This record gives sequence, C-alpha cells and structure tokens, in this order.
Amino acid sequence: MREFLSIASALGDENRLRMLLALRSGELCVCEITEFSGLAPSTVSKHLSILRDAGLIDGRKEGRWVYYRLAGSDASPVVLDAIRWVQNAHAADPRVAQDAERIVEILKDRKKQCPAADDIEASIVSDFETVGGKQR
Amino acid sequence: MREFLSIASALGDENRLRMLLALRSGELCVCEITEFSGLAPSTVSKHLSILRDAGLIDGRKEGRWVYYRLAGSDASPVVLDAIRWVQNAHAADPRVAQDAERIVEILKDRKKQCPAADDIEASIVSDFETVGGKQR
DNA sequence: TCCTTATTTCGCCAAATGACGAAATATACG
DNA sequence: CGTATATTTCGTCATTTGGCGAAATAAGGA
Repeated sequence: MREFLSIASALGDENRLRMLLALRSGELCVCEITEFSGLAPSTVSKHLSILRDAGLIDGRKEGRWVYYRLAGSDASPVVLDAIRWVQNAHAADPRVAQDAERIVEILKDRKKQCPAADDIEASIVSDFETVGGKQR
Repeated sequence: MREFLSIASALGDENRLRMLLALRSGELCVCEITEFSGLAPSTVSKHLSILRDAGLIDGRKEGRWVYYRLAGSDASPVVLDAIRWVQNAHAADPRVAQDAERIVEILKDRKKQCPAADDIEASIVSDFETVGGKQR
C-alpha cells in the first residue's frame, strides 16, 4: 500500500504528470525538463525526486548532467501498470499533444546546453514522432 | 488531464484508498464505512465526496441512509482502469486482507443500524467470500 | 409537531505541499 | 587553484489538505 500511495500521490500533481509524460519521448536532461516546465530548477529537482522515489523514473548522472527516463520493464508491476494508465488516459489529450510539440522544439536545441549524443537525439526524435503519429 | 488528476489525487490518501477497497465487497452504507474507517462522520463524508467527484464511486440515497458502491461499467475508461490498477496492486496486501475481514464483521451487524435488505446481505457476503478466497 | 437519527456542510486548526531563492555540492575548464 | 556551471538541498512562505466538532439539512417516527 505504501508503494501504491506514493505513486498515486506522485501522479496527482499536474507539473509532475506533465514531466512524466514528457519522458515518453525518451531520456531527458534536467536542464531540458526545467526548460519544458518553466519552473524553478529547485522545484523541478524536488518533483523529479518524488517521481524517482515512487519508482516511476530512473536517473543517471553524466558529469554535471543528470538524465531521467521512464522506469523500465524491470520496474514493479504496480509501477508499470501506473505508467500504462497514465499513457492510456492521455492518448487523446490536446494539452499533452501540445506539450509533445514543445518537447520537439526543446530537443532541437540539444547540445546547446547538455552533451546529449547525436545518436540519442536521432533516436529520440524518431521514436517520438512515431508516438506522435499514433496520436494524430 | 483534469479527470486523471482528480482520480490520482483521490487515490493518494490512505483512508480513501481503504474505503475504496472496502467497497469491493459491494455496496456499503455511510454508517458502515464510518465504522470501518474509525474517522469522524464529517471526515468520512468529505472523503466520500472526493471519491464521488473523481467518479470512482456512486451513491444512492434511501431515506436517511446513503449507500456507496464502486463505479460501474458505465464509468469512464480512465476510472475503470484506475479501479483495475487499485485492485491489482493490492491483490496480495496483508493490510487489505485484514480490512476485508473487518468488513465481514461489520456486515454481520447489518440491520442494527441501516435497513439493508437480507438478500443484499447474502449477496454481498457471498460475493465477498469469493473475492476473499482468491486472495487466500 | 416535536424529537431523533443519518448525513452533509461549515469553520477552525495543524500538518503537508508546491513554489521560490539562497546555499551547498559536484563536475568541468582555464 | 579559482571560476563557471548543473543539480540538489535547505529554509521560507502561501496555499492546500486531512481531521475534528458544531451547525445545517433531510428523513423517519411517536
């Protein structure tokens, strides 16, 4: 029940939910999530911490940069079911579609701030437009 | 997104979650939920209101008594998915199993307080032990 | 009609939460 | 080593939330 409650609580905040959905496009750097959300860096850090503690996202550090991604298939069933629920619930949400477009723009400016690799960018944009296609 | 957030928020409180799970045994009267939860009647009422506004439960009034039950199959897909998630996540939770036993005790005292019908009682206990059986 | 009972609404309070800026920590570079 | 940068942690503040008791509302019975 503890796990469930922390997940549900984590999902109950709009900014956190939008960050989580933004990660569908693939791994994002904190600086990108910060730009996307428009919140203060400290606030973003705290939100990401909540998502991470709930098991919904994983982080990895590369130098000064921290990248976060959605929990993988090794996550608990409760987490995987939650992510599935989030995605299904927002399959046709115009706000989320709008957010998705904004992520594309932010990713175009990659390498201006964090050292994301070229192949990661190509992979992310490619995967993302596939998902986007399904939405439209 | 509004709908999703209200559901997730509703599910993020332990007392509300336990009330929701208690309704798996079938329709319950507010007086029974109040007894089960151990909270003040006004608090119970507020929690139930949140669950109802999120679409997770439906209520019906019969004289002085109000009965609540889990949302039915006419509920939105987001709600149905959420209820499925709740149930799957707690399939093997000892605390929830304990709660389930307590509900049985409370239902045995039915008719001491609210005018639930005999056939409803038989149906509820019967359904509930079936569910309980799957848990054990 | 008055009294009782069940539930909801309201008002208050303490705790929790989301937002921000400042400070701390970690990493990279000249 | 000093400076710059990215992120996290801490402290503060305003708002929200969960809990309670009192008041209000609705229904039933004598």
